[in-house]
Amino acid sequence: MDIQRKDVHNSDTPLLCQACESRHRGVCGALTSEQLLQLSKHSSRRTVEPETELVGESLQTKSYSNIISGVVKLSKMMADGRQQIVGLQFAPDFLGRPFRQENGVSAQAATEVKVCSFPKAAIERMIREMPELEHKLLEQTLTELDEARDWMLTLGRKTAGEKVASFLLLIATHAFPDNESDTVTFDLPMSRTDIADFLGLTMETVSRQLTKLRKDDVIRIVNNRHVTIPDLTRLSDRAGF
Amino acid sequence: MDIQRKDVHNSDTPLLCQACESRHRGVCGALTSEQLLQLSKHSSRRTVEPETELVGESLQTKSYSNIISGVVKLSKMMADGRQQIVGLQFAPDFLGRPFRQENGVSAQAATEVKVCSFPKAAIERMIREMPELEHKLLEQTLTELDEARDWMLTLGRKTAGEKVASFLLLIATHAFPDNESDTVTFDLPMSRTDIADFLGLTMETVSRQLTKLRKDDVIRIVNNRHVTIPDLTRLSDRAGF
DNA sequence: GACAGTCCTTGATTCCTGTCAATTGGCTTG
DNA sequence: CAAGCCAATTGACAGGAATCAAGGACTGTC
Repeated sequence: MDIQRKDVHNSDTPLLCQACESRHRGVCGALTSEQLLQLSKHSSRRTVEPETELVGESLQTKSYSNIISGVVKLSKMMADGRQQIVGLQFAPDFLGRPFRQENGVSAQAATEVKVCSFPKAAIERMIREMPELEHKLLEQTLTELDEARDWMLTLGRKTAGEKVASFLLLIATHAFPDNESDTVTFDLPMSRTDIADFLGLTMETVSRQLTKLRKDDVIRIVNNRHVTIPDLTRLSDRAGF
Repeated sequence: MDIQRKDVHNSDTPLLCQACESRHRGVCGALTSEQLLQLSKHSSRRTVEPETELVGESLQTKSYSNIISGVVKLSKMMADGRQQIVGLQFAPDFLGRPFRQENGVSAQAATEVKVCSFPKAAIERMIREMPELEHKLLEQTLTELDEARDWMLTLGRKTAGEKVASFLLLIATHAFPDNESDTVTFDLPMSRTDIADFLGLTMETVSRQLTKLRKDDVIRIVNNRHVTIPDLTRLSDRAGF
């Protein structure tokens, strides 16, 4: 199968990658046309349903992925079943823990998710050969670490009300990173139970706090999932900033 | 000033680095003798008192450091004064947030701390020139991310008793990474208030939980700081594993 | 359009942790 | 050794979130 094509602007870039929404923003942005071509020979795109397990907790993975669209939740579970979502990943994030077999977290699709997967060996070889790729990975990892630490403050020191507001703010800013206006509308990418597991609360408490925000007209909710935030500043106040 | 010396085994390694406890384990392990020499010309070692501010929250830092000995706490604070410690760093960790002016966390010495500091520009130039250095940084950052996510589970889903046990376990394993026996003795690197800020609790609750562990003979405490753990397995059970 | 199934909301109550306050204990200083 | 100081412990009480338990809303199926 030859997915290469001659093109005035992208003479050697694989077709698959030319059409890729994450082509420039993600780690692939560090690769040359030639490298993309080589990688694309072993890569495969697929679309998965919500709740699909993308990375197992201890099971060693044989591939890495780039998120093309959708939201992926990273979670940890205790022996007795208590669960904590430790991170959300959006396009064009890189999925997988380089240089280690086990990583102690499992990754599941929160929404419908499109990913582009590469064999583990191919990526690890390219990392060794391409300092630029490793640099991109370091940048993303540092950003994830910053976000994890922000969330630790939320988990450790905020009230239930502030936590729920913080979550809505997180989704609002990540779903529309370049939103200009103060009003935002979006669909929540996950259930009340998932939100609770992300905030270290129970489903009931999340529901009560959402109701409170709705009654105070900080948010509007239709169909449990569709949310409108009329004034981001007011939501931000509720989040403890 | 010439700190270079001829030596049969380390012909060109700077004296300062030859005696460095973190020479091989930390990021410096990625450097050649020549590079160490170049870096050592601009590096300086110093010892600071507990509570010394090493990195300001928003203040841009002009230098990076390696921790030679001691414990550094990374913390975030809310506008109203609520505080959360988001990480502890031990030797030979690298201190500082590359590629960004602000990092949103402040770093303070928890114990007496020895650091080796380098000018920001020198390190950033060497990172660009030395893929090995960047690789070491990525490895450390990935480890810190793993640890941050472990702690998120602790903050979000564990009870006060489990949190305090988890903290003791963390210190016990990091203070003596290669401890063989089941019994450990060490000094707590921080106050009850700091422990509370790390666990998302109050000082009083930490104190009560320590008393409970002491009464159950899971730990022994002398002088508020000196702790003995007779059986790590039993402590581990208390931590929720 | 009735039914089941799932997810979410709401209510009543319990319990853990926070808050406020007093006391103890260890360490330093004179 | 007493005084003073700061950190830690302990106690009494209050409050916020968890738990337990119903009830409601939306979706899809037959």
